[in-house]
Amino acid sequence: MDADDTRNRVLQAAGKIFAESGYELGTVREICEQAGANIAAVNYYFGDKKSLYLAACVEAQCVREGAVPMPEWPPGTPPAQRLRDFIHTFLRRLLEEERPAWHRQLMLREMATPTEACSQVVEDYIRPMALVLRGIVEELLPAGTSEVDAFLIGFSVVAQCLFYHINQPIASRLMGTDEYGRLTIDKLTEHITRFSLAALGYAAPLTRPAGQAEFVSHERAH
Amino acid sequence: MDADDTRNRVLQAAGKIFAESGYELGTVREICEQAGANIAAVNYYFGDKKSLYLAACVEAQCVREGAVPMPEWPPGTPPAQRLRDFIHTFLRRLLEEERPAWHRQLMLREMATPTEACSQVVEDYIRPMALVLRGIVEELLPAGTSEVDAFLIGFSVVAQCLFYHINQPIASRLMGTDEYGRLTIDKLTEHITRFSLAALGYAAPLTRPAGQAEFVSHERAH
DNA sequence: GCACGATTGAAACAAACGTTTGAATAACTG
DNA sequence: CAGTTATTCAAACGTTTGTTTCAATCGTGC
Repeated sequence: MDADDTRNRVLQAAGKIFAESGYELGTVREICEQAGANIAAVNYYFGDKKSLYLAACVEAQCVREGAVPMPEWPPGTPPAQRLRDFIHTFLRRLLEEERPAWHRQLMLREMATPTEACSQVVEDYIRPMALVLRGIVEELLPAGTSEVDAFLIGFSVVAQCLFYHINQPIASRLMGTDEYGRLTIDKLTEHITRFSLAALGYAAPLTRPAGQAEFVSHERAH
Repeated sequence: MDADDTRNRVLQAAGKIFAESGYELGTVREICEQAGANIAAVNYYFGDKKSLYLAACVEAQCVREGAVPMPEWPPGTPPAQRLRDFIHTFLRRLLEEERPAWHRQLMLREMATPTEACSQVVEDYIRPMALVLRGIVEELLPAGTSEVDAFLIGFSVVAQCLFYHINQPIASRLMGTDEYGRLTIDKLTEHITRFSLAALGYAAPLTRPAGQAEFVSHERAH
């Protein structure tokens, strides 16, 4: 029996069960049963339940980041385009179905109700993206924009993406399950990008036909 | 000993503890100890723990709605102004400190990680606001706007408000605790209103000085 | 004051949980 | 092959939890 195999089986089962049921309701016995391992394996390989949970969160973060990497833009890429790509990437990380599904679901749980154990993991997940977005926003804004306003604008963009991740049950209910289920990542990307760029003056407002010049030529007061 | 008093003491203690610790970690023993009641009181007054939780959620919803009522607008109030008031009210419900604090915190928990027991309570909390917002958005949009787009626009507005409710720990960390702590509900109202109205063409984009005509005269294609 | 229903309290129950223990088994190395 | 280390297992431990039980006490109405 391969040691890495047992450890990994427990970790995968743990991720799945913690993602479905959360930390408290997910039990060590259930995890080990599903992993085909003895209950003492948790103590042997991870030390205790809490450390197993942390290991699962770290695994989820690594896999998710690796599966949907942040794009690399050639120099001179307009910030509006980079914003679109950022939103698309972020939405893919948040919403894209993957097999197995637990990585995304576990990160969702951790973001919705943070545990002390994984606050650093979540921050490691979020901060690189926050830095990318910050760079984009700074290029979109005129010089002299306050730091607070820049943050608020970034939050407004991120909030729209997170909404479909965190509030999916409520949104689905308000909109109707069928209609909501037809929303695609591309559709949401287009909407959020346009809403945000319009707010910043880089796209026509949503009350104007989208066929009009979508990217408004915009001179920056440098 | 007044029966309503014991029942109410248990309910208040439960709300507080469920808000702080969640359903699983909040124990019947701790609740009864804090309420100065015997453990059998839960079965006697509420039936079981789950029903006690439901009663606490219902209480939180009623109190919260009562404390921050949705405004009533005189006929002819411009939709942009109504949107501002809506956002302000919503933010107050989400963010405004109140004593005791558990009503808001419990609704936050329920919205972040919905339980089966309270999905109807949350919907009862959200749906009236969704209807108000929908009315406002429909007046802001040109005739012929698809229902899906109207929903997405409403979600974009709501998402920005919810962000400061649900993602407060992360946002605080990215922005710095001091800076974040200085954000007021009025400041957020101004930002979210302007971002949203600019996206819809009713305000100058955020890249233009706010001093310019803040409410853009807007003719609707009716 | 009495009867009845409401309320409260202490003790107990049964189940579940994370963790530990120590022996058995398997794997590895010289 | 023997010794050592690694891994696995079943049983047990101690604690906690929601719930139940039933008697005692309290409150109310006639």
